[in-house]
Amino acid sequence: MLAYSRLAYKDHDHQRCIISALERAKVLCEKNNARLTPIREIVFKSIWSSHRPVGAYDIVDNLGLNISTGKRIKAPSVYRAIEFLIKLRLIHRIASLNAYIGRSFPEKVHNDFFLICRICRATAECSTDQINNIVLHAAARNGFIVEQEIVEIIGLCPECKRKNTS
Amino acid sequence: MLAYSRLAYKDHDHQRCIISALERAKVLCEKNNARLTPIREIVFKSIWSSHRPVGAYDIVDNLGLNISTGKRIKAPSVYRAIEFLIKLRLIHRIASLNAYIGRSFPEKVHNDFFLICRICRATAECSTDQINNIVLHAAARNGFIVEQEIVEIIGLCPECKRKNTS
DNA sequence: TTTTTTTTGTTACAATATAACATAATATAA
DNA sequence: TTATATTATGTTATATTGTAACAAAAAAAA
Repeated sequence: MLAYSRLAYKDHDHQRCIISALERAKVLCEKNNARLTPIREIVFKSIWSSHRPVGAYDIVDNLGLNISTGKRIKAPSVYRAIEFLIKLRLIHRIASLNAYIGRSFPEKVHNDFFLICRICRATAECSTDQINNIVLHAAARNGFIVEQEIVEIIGLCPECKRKNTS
Repeated sequence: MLAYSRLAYKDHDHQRCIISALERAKVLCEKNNARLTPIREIVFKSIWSSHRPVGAYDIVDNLGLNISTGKRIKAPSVYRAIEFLIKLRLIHRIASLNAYIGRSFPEKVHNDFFLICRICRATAECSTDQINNIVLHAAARNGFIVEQEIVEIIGLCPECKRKNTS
């Protein structure tokens, strides 16, 4: 079975994506006794501002000033928030881009992969256990214990394909 | 069908790995009218010095001095050699580690994945088109054109597993 | 040879990420 | 509630990875 976050490549009301992601985040934090502090929340929203992976320093730049202190939020604070969100599986690090993207299926465990457009960077998340099965099979043959799967597919999204062939 | 570079986790005569990798590299360069210059060759050998991914600056440090000029080979030269070797598919970049590893199946096209030990970094290359098929299927449904597949599996190799359970 | 192309040298710097320590805020125990 | 412990954030400095830009050298092609 394959699930998709299809919206990535389509026009849609992205506010709804953000709102529902934030809702899921709050529930998940509650469940894990984790605190979604103001900084963590704005970092999360900043990452969810599009369906494209966002760099840590883009977040630093976008974040502006801390609401309470009025001072600029610096890299370590952003990286800490990112670490927190990754641990809760709310966001995902795209290793090939050194960037971060919101996860659509935070409940599921290491069965997702990403279709990343080389040109516009629009990224769709896919969730399947088929890849997991193959990997586990190969790993077993090697006596290898799988802990984490990084699957990033680079290519052309429908929109950029259209533009580049017309 | 699944192929493995099984040696990664086993004791073996690694000199033979290096020699045969270099042999393949020379053949492939010849075939592509590409020049395996002295720098490119030592970078290649440096990467093949183990079955672990090697960082670019590790290479810089290991390389020492240029044979002809007697001066230190610097980062840009190493990165250029890396770029050359990747283009020829002789080595592979492990995105999650910012490191590079020799490829065992340079002829095959984007159907390989890596089992990387979290502790000792020993890395086995696996070659299969099964993952490719799943990815292509998911991509097709999304109207996405696949160009490159990054599949990195992190976990525990047999040796480190043994050490950590005894 | 002369010209063109490819490769390497060199300097400087951009981009990404973290260490280390201080302070503040929150939760827990007394 | 107050004291203590834990967690989160601020701040400075720096480590790590990767590239831009231009000069020089080497190799290939004309």
